[in-house]
Amino acid sequence: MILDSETKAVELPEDHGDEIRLWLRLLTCTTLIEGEVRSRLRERFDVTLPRFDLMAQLDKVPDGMTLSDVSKRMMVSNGNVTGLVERLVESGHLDRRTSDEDRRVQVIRLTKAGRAEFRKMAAEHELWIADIFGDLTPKDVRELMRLLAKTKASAQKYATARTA
Amino acid sequence: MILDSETKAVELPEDHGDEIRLWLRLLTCTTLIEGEVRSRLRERFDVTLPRFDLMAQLDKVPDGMTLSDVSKRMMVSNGNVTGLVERLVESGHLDRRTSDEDRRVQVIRLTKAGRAEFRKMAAEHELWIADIFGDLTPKDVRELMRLLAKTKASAQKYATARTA
DNA sequence: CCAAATTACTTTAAGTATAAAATGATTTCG
DNA sequence: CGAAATCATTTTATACTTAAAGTAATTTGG
Repeated sequence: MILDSETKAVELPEDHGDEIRLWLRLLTCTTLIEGEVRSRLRERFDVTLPRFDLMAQLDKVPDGMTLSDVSKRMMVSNGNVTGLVERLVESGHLDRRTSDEDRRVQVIRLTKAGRAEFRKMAAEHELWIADIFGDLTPKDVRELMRLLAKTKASAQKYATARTA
Repeated sequence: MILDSETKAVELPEDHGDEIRLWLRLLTCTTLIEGEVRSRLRERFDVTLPRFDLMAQLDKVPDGMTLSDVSKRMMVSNGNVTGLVERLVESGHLDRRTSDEDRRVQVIRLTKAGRAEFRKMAAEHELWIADIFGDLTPKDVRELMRLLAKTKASAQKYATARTA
């Protein structure tokens, strides 16, 4: 405890340089990898990363998802999903229909062609990622997974502490 | 080595699930934190993250930087910086002038008001980040720094292997 | 020196992204 | 039951972002 000249408790401004540097490094890594994946997807398949990401979400489920589900999973705004889906329906990758039970809900899923296209892209994508992380040992990967899980939990706690 | 029915060497598709999961977790962490910082900046200072980031670059140097420097450091396209700078000059945060030695070059720097404004934001920003990473021990932070440095190096090697 | 290459930046077109307001459908609860 | 609240999505306005093409200034190599 530190006391100032008037003998009242004061907060010393703590140094958070390490956390800032950690955040910047985390951001740098993500930006770097994202940019790499982005240009590869464009070069090889003429597809954008957001479209690939959206298709990846849908590939995980056979019977489609609602727009809200996609929005939550991708952590992007609702309006964003609306536009993305529009273009992917237009290009024949997605199929969209209004739910029978609840007419507010739009269910989207990959078309046959869309799924085939995505699988092809995903297979290559997997190799790129493996190469990008190529210098990490299996132990490094495990450690990173653990520490990022802890980071995610910490950040989520912080985020919900505000909302709630 | 694995041989197929015609006794030719074939590549078994290796499993890169761990790397994919690592990448997705990295992305999730970044998106989560970025979103948090973004909404705080908007709420508290009515400023966008890209503007804050650009000002952060400029705060580090007293005599300004060229647009190209900013573009490289922020890892965004040239055209992107052009637009951002336009708006920040317009709002009085930035000062811009053509270099005397090389008339292609635009040097930008924070105005007095811009720097003061940024310092205020940066001080709070530092606290948010510290809180967001609050559950990590100092050892966790060190380990993450180390592993992310390794990740960054690995990704950079991969990226330049293509460009070169 | 001067044409060709490079560099710094801007512009364009298309797409991605957010926040906030609006719309329409479904639930809830008094 | 029916008004109010909630929910899913769309729309709007604005801003950010990229890739690629364009412009203008500087460097380079023959």
